[in-house]
Amino acid sequence: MLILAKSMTEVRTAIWQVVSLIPAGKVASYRQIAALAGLPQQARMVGRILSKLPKDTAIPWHRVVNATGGISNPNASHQIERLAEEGLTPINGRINLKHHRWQP
DNA sequence: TGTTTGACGGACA
DNA sequence: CTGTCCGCCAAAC
Repeated sequence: MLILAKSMTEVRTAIWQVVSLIPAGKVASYRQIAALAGLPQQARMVGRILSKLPKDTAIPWHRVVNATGGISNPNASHQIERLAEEGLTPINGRINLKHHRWQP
């Protein structure tokens, strides 16, 4: 009998660590982060955790986009600005995942 | 305690 | 392409 239950603190930490691995100039989807953090089918959890990040965090949350390459963050303009600094420019509101997706 | 919501995503019409 | 439906689950209400 496996005990899979993880505290929110552990889940949060796992997600933070995975997001921190995304290199500049690359992006990952919420689903991708969830899977790498050991939380399959729980992309929403990733979004929830990121939404609670402190404003001054060093975690590159801006490199996380939705499955279509679009920006889900309510404050999209800020995120797009950060991405632009890394050479990522959304076309028609979305990043080309075909070319910019982070592949560990 | 029951219901709704949300930085999601895939299947389907 | 748009819109609907369902699974997911902590937090807010």
